[in-house]
Formats: sequence, C-alpha cells, structure tokens
Amino acid sequence: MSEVTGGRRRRRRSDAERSAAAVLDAAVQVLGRHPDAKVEQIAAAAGVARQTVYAHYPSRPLLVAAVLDRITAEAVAALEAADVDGGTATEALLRWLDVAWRLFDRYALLLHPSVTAIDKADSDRQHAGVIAPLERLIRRGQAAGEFDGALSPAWLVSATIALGHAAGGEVAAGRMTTAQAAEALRHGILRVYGARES
Amino acid sequence: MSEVTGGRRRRRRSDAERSAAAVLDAAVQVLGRHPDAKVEQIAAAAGVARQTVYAHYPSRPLLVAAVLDRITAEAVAALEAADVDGGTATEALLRWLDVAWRLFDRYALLLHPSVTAIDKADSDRQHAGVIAPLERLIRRGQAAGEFDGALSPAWLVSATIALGHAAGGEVAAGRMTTAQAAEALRHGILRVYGARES
DNA sequence: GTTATCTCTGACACCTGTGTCCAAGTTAGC
DNA sequence: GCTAACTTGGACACAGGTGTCAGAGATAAC
Repeated sequence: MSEVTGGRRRRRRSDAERSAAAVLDAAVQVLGRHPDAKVEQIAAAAGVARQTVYAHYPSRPLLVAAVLDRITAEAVAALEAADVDGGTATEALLRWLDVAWRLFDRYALLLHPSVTAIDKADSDRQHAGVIAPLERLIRRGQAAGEFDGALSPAWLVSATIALGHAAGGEVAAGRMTTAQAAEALRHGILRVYGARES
Repeated sequence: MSEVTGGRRRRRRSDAERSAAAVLDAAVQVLGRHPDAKVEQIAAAAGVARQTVYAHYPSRPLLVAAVLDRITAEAVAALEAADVDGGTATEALLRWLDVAWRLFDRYALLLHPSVTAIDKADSDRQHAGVIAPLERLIRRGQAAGEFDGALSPAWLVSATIALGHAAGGEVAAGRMTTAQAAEALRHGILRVYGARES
C-alpha cells in the first residue's frame, strides 16, 4: 500500500489510509484473540462501520490473510531478535520458548484450525519464519548431544506446540498463573527433548 | 429409553426404536470424528430423513448430549477394564495411555471445544470417568516415587492430553504411523512425568 | 470553495443451518 | 384388515453472518 501514484490523478485520501490501518490494527487484536470474530466486531473495535471494512478489504478471508501477514511478520522479527542460532541449544530453546509463548498467547489465531492451512503460500511463509528456526535449533542441539538424537525433530516441534497449548489452557482456565505455566512448560519441554535439567 | 409402558395404551413401535438407535449409532460415529457435522449428515449416515432425527431428538444439542453420554459410558468401561489402579503406576500409566489413545482417536468429539463444557453435569461425569482415574494414578505414582512429585497432577493431565493430541495430529498429517506416534507419545509422557525410561 | 473521495445509515439479497408443520404414504400391532 | 404410529418429502419461518448497493453527509485535497 502507499503506492507511487502512477495512474492519472487518483487522490488516495489520508483518512482512507487511516481507516484501513485502523481496521487492520483492530483485526489483528480481535482476530488474534478470537479467530472466529465476525466482521461486525472487528469494525466496532476499529471504530468504523462494517461497510468501511469491506471498502478496504474485499472479503473476510482476505482480511484474515492480511492479519496473518502482519502477525507472521511480527513473529518472525521477534524470533530473529531472540537469536535462536546463538549460544547453547538449550539456552536458545529457552529463548525461543519465551518469545513464542508470548506470541501464541497474544495471537491464538496462529494455532486456530480455521487458519492452519488457508493458503499454501501463507502456510509456508509462516512455517519458514516460526517453525523452521525451532527445527533448526533442535537439530543443532541433537548434533551437539544436548538433546536426544533419537527423536524426530518434527515430532519435537509438534510436542512443543502442544505443550505450549496445554500451558496456555491452564492459564486460561485459571488453574495456573502465567509464571507457573511458563515454568512448567520450560520444565516439561526440556524433559521431552531429553535435555539435562537447567 | 425402553420405559415400562405406564400410561394408557401408547404403542411404542419397534421401528421407532430401531430408528432412534440407528440415529444414535450414526451420530456417535459421525459426530465422534466430525464434531461439527450437521444434522443432515447424521441423518444420511443413519439412512433416515432429517425430520426423523428430530422425531427422536428434539434438537441438535440434545442429540450431542446423548452421543456424549454413550461415548463417555464406553470410555469409562474401557478404562475400568484397563485396571488403572493395579500394578506399578508406570505400567498402569501405559495401560491408560493405550486405552485413551484409542478412545480419543475414535472420538475426536471428546476433545472438541464446542463440547468441553456443554453442561456442568455432563462435564463432571466425563471428568469423573476419564480424567479422575488418570489423576488418581498420577498421585499414586508420585507417592511411590515413580513420578516427579513436584509437578501438579492437573498439569500432568493437561500435558498428557496435549501430547496425545500432538501425536494424533502427526498421524493425521501423515508424518508418523500410528505405531510410531504411540511410541513417541509413551516415551514423551514418561519423560514429562519424570518416570524412569521403561 | 469546489470537488472528488470517503464514511455512514439503512436496506437488501444470499447463504447455510436449525427447527417446525403438514399431508401422504408405509408399516407394525392387535 | 383396522388403526394408530412412524417415516418421508416438501415447504416454510427463522436466525446469523456475508457481501452489495445507493444515497446523504462529511472532509481532505487542490
């Protein structure tokens, strides 16, 4: 967006830009936490009429795609900042967990079945940015003898996400505090990986 | 069902009985695997018109409740047969896993969010029959020093279900065979519990 | 201050799924 | 073979959500 105005005089007004941004921001928040939210609710959160949403995003699926784009970019940036490829694999794993925990907490959408495979391209991009670093990390740890090398990296990735899910569920259900859940998660994952207790 | 005909002559015809049973059987199968299945599909699976479903079950939620009743009863029976309270806690855990794995595989409905808390009573019954034995088992193993006593039983239950979910997902995604997944699941759970490798 | 752009209100068509009603046909029970 | 019970097809009302359209008013851009 914000193209170089190439055609004839098509004035893209500033309030249109703001509206579109407000809608996207609201959609990121609302859909992030409630993946099944209706267009109406997103519009309300954006302080805008429902039709205005459609003025900027042709359909709900396309809006979801835009949201996913945004979130994925944020996730990739956050994970890159965590320097997953530096230090001990175990330390890196704990950093990855810390970042990913926060991300999945904020954006339940990332794990939502309705989104897991909208589009092959989206799915791949998401995988490349979020999952691949973890898998790389796992292989590194296995090669270094830090993690059990007999376990398939793909399985460990799944197990990691599943345990994260469970930990999040405990918090949501009020059975654990965020801190307790995070600790239990770290602990459990290290064990599954066959890493020595830290 | 099959009451003693107490009132005046209200002939409950045998084909009505058969229809109701066919609907329930079909619903168990279809809803078990596809919790979001529509009434239309259930009727089709039962070889019956949609209206006939409503003739025996007033509404979809009530049908789901009946299905859940049936499934829960089956689950409880299967878990009782596994003798979770006998032998080593570790051995008993493996038996529980084996049975529960098959159950959750057949009846995805049991884990479906839309069903997790229809009714307090249903939820409690399900919990009492399926979850409680596992929690009892966990406490026993912790008391015996077989499992890590520092972990909260509720968390271990959640983690167990989550890993089971993940293992099922790997099978569904074609990344693992059922046997591989079951093995990985056993392995991972024992580690999370802090049990010695068997 | 003119003008094209944008937003809003309100209405509408459309779709899917649920649940109901009825009239006609079938079938079990006696 | 009568009769009440049951099933069925067709039609319908209803609810919730999506997407579209048109017109009236606001407002940014020039």
